[in-house]
Amino acid sequence: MVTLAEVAQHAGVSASTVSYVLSGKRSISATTRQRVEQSIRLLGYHPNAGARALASSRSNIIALMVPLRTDMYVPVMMEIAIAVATTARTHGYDVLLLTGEEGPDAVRRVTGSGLADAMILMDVELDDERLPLLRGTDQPSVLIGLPAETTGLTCVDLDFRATGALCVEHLAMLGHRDIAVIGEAPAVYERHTGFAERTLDGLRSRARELGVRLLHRPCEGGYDAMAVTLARILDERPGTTGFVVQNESAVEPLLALLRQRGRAVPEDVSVVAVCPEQVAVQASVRLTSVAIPAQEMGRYAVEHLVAKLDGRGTDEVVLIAPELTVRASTGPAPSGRTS
Amino acid sequence: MVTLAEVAQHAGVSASTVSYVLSGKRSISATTRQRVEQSIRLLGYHPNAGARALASSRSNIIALMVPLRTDMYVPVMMEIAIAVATTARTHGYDVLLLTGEEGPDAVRRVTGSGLADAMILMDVELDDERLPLLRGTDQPSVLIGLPAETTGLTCVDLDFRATGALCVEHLAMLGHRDIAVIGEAPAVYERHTGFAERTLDGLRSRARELGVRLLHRPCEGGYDAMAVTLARILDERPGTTGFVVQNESAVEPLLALLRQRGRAVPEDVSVVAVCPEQVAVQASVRLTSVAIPAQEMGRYAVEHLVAKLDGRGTDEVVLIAPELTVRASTGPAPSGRTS
DNA sequence: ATAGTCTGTCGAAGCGCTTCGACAGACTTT
DNA sequence: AAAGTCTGTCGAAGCGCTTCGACAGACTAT
Repeated sequence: MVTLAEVAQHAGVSASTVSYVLSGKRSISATTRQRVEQSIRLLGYHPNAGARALASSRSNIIALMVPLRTDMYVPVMMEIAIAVATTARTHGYDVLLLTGEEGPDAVRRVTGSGLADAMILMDVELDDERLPLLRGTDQPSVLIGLPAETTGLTCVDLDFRATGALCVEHLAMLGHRDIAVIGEAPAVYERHTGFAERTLDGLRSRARELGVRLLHRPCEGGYDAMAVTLARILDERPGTTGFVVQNESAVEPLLALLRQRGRAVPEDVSVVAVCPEQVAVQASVRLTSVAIPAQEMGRYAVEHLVAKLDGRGTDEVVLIAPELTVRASTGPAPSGRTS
Repeated sequence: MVTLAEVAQHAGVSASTVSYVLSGKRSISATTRQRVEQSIRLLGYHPNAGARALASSRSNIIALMVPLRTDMYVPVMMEIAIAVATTARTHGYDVLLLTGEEGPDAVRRVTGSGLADAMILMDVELDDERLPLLRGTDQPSVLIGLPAETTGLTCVDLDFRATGALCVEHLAMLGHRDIAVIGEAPAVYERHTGFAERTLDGLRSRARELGVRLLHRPCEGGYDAMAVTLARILDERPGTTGFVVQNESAVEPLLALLRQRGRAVPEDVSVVAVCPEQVAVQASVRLTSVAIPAQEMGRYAVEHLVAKLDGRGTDEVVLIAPELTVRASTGPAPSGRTS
């Protein structure tokens, strides 16, 4: 392993000079800099991460806590994770992957050990156990998702309330009067994951304002669960012509089931999904959807953290405005026959 | 930040004693150990990661390189990543998330800086640029996937050749004589990703042995691409009654399209998928499938690395035997009408 | 010319831990 | 009773880097 000292000797300067060349924290003459840089290249020098972390109390690592569950939103999680990793690298940071398994202890461990300089938390619950710890440390953090109480925290998320409103609006505008919402799995609501409840809020209040009827049913993903849920919905509200689907693993099953029942999309029934773009365009009917801006959230989270670590930036809550893209799964409500 | 020295002082022992209590590398009397452990708890001490890494030249971090592309096998990748992170924690390791973006440089950086003690590489190509670097370092590594040349490397993977053979066998046994293979996206083959080619090998050679006809067509995921691919296949081989699907994002579209053409699964047509269990059971028809043992691979990779880091363990290639689970998507070939 | 200001470089201290050799004391063995 | 062996603990060195204060030399303003 090549060390700083060896580079210094090779370049005929002192160790501190090499360090300053590397960090740019003091001015160095052009000739010296070049000599040092050449030595670094020649010797194939890489600064030792541990030593650097010890001396500077900066690890240049951002911790990313992903949910342990692989049952929901997998593509979104993955996309966020990759956006985080990629963005972090462009700022000279690496990413430590933590699973939710350790829970609050992970936060303690990371902040206590100086393993990471900052944290990004995904899958935040409304009243998350980790929040008091975050507030109690001076380590910067960003939540992807919105807890109940955000004071002293930085959060990014899609504005799910507006998303819900937007979906209802779109369907209402097309004349749909009876709308069913295929929600996330019951467990997601029990856990009080913010986004699910906020979407529902948005859906409900806009539905009330616009005078459309709304039926919300949680649904596990998969074909069988969707079949049961759909049967119940059509039983209870036979006149349903609009669907809002939040659980992406229910999308394709729903389309298949509707087809099976002879209900054409979008002629008889309209479907709006809240899902990543890719899912929307790859579905068997190109879906009118509100995209979940996974990449954008990941990138924002990292950039905010970097700013904070550089002494810039403040706590704030950023809600990304939803955008509804009209594709082939929504159309005017069939005239007359709505209940 | 609480330091070792403070713990030592609090417990009335020397710093080295505390260190030995922590590492267990020398025997410590029960009473001293207890006193130290109590002080650690009381003060909320966490060893500083950087200092530890510097002094011991061990970071207790395992690097995981995931593919940058989010276009293929997302659930599998995610499942592996989570299995890796979880398993690593049980052995006292953390996981650093690297994307393929940096390519070989990432390997250089990690080994050079001592950021991680070992690496796990996913999405290995047959002739991967990173392999020479891995061979040239003494840092342990495990590949998830199989390159062309494995000497000096440790690899885990599903035995895709056997998987291909198994799928053909199952269909042949049921009387299917004309089998179509829905492969991965063309780009995957162009990249020479090992698993795709090996599966194909297994399919072809077993098909030859059993005297069944095989038609292989690469296919991008999604409904539209699948529609085109299916049309071509049925055009060329109208008597096709068996399908093997490797691209999981083609599964649901295929089922929808077959239904649409009035071909019932499994009465008229049988479908075998190579995909994670979850996808198989959640599909609109419960799929006969060979599961991709994502968790098992992730766990194995970590455990092998830990063994190597502990001075045990050797280089070897482990191919996990495929298991075909019969579900509702395969049945006897329709009698008489096969071409 | 003198004092004052930059610029570029160096030396040394120290970050918090691990680990090696030393060694005191208790306990065997002859 | 002397020599040898363990066991448990300590002190000190050192891991490779950052950073602070010092300072020589060049330059500017008076």
